[in-house]
Amino acid sequence: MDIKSLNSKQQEAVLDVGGPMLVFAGAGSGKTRVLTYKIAHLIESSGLPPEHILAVTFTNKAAQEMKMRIHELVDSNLKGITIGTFHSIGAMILRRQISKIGWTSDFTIYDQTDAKALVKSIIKDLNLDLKMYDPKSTLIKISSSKNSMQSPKEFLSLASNVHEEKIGQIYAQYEKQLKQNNSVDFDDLLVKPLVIFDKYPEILEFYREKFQYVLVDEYQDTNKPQFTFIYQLTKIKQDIFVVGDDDQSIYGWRGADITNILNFKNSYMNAKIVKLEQNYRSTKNILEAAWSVVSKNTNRADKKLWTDNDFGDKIDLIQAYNEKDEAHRIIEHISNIKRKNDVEYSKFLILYRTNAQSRIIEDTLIKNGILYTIIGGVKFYDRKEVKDLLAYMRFIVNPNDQISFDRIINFPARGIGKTTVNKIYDNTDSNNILLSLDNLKNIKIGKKQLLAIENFSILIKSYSERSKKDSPLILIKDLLSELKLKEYYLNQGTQESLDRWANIEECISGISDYENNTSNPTLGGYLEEVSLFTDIDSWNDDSDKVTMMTIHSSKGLEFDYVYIAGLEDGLFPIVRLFEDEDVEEERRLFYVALTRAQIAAVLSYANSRRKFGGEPIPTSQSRFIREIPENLINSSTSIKKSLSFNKQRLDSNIISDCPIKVGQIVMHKIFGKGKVVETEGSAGNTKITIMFFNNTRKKLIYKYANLKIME
DNA sequence: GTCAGTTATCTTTTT
DNA sequence: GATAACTGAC
Repeated sequence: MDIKSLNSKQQEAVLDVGGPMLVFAGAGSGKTRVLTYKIAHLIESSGLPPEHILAVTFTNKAAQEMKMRIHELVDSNLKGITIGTFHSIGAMILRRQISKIGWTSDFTIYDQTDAKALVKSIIKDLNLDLKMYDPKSTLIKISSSKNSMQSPKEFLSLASNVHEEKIGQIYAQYEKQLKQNNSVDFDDLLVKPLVIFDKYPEILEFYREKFQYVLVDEYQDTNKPQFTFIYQLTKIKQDIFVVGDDDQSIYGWRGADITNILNFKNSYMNAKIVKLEQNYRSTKNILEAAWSVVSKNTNRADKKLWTDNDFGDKIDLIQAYNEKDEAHRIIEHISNIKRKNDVEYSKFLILYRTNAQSRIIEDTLIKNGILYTIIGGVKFYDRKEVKDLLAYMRFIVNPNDQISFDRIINFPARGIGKTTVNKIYDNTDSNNILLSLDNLKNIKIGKKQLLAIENFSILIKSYSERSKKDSPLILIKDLLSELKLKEYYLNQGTQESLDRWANIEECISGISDYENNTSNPTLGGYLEEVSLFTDIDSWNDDSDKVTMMTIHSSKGLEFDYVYIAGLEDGLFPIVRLFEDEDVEEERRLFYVALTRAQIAAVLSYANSRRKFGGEPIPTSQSRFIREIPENLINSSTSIKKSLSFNKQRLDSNIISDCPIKVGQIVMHKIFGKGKVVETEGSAGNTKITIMFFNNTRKKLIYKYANLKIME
């Protein structure tokens, strides 16, 4: 291990062993190197056995990479070292310990879709209106309550109106049913280990003994349960090493608490703090632009990145007529650079704030014959056909899992509809649904249905028996042919059904991969891996493709050329009801986006954009663009070209008079009714500020807005 | 109970 | 412009 390749600050972070340390590691400052060298140093020089080390990363991919890199540094066997995400480590602990609190180790991990389905069925059971209590926002409330470690009881005691009270009841029922289903959600993976630690001090003691040195990456994005988990493990010996950058804290909406890093010393009073401020990634111009924006935030630790790298090119700004034009111009820009500098497509990254923006860019790439990969968006394991297949596996492993049972009892169709399923539920008092299927003789169910249920029960039982000895791959292949799913999809003959079958096949090859890489493969093991898996974990940058993803997914990555699309107020930064509230986090997000770039960054925005495929809505350039000093931005030909293009389009659409006056009530196709509070300018270009009755305030341009005067 | 065709709603961001 | 939810004919 060659420690001299590190700069003095990095060396300090690596060599100073024992006691709490916080490393502020700015973008591109060699954070990953410090972490891997630190772990290597702990093993090699301090003689700490790998099995006593716990390292927490943000993605599974980062965990794998870290393991590989440490391997390159040390000779000793790394077997026994624990590196993973908070969620995977939580799952690992629960598999061993959850029987203490009433689940079995075969528990199922529910993703958002499953959790939403459960919430929805509870809302229906409680006879509540699905419009007033929509499953999605209810789940968000439950989740944030869980993440602040609040029980349903505590939630209920704080409820100040009927609506909140009902949500509390839904929450209570949700927890109860999760247990009945022998299932946990993502939040439980963090919270349940803490519950166990609390109830069984000897278990906490066991893990304190096991994880003697704890290292955490991306510490700025830890939430309350994650902090508590780490604190519980380390508060006695205080051997904790955390790395992060408050300027890159972008998960506040998920409960991440930036004060965990800003006030690290409150919890670990003797903490040493090291700041890594030299950036090795980006040009001076990119860094300066990123700094000029993020330094507008008030809630941040004092520090500034610097670099020995060149100034580099100025930042290009693309102004487009609409989202289609934007996609076109971005791709044109990519082609120009590729031609000029003779670089591969894999050097390019296109970033956006929302997944919905990817489609139009995707279409344009296809039209131009450019290969691309998209990270995120509609997840592979969230597709209906894949979820259906997984539901079979889950139910085979965990016959309490009602959500999976609901998915598969009538897929493929076997004549068991809603009515029959409800009769089954009404008739049973067992949580084991498979067992309850054996006791249906006394209730009124049609002969045909009864036979179908019997066959279903036999099917599941036989696979559940086989799963104890057969390999998952053989099991699933047999199951698929028994269900005749290939015929089911291929006989439909549509492109969609062909795609669906292709996805099933991809799933099969995934199972095969899993078997080849696991020493003792089981169905349950496969399901666990899959439930904690994300797109980025399987991504590799070897192929010559343009990469696209949201800014959130891009954290920790670097590319030569980075495009940030959709820089419009309302889209990036996205603003909620009344502005400013979360602009600081949006600004950090913009900072993350810019600092991904090594050689050049390109910003783009459109003058109008369609939302949900509707009418184009006029947009205005993001405040973030204005926060960058002009001398760092290239105001080159692309703007002029774009303006003339605009003009052509607009000339054919001249409106000489604007009849809208302040105080009028107007109707907008998307936003509904609202009151005009201000007008600026004249004729077709009049900007009209409207306070809509749904509490959004919008500034619209008359000739685009298509407003109807109501009174 | 099933299936095809229609309609409502949706968009932050993810482990 | 995609997907879940609903409707009506068989």
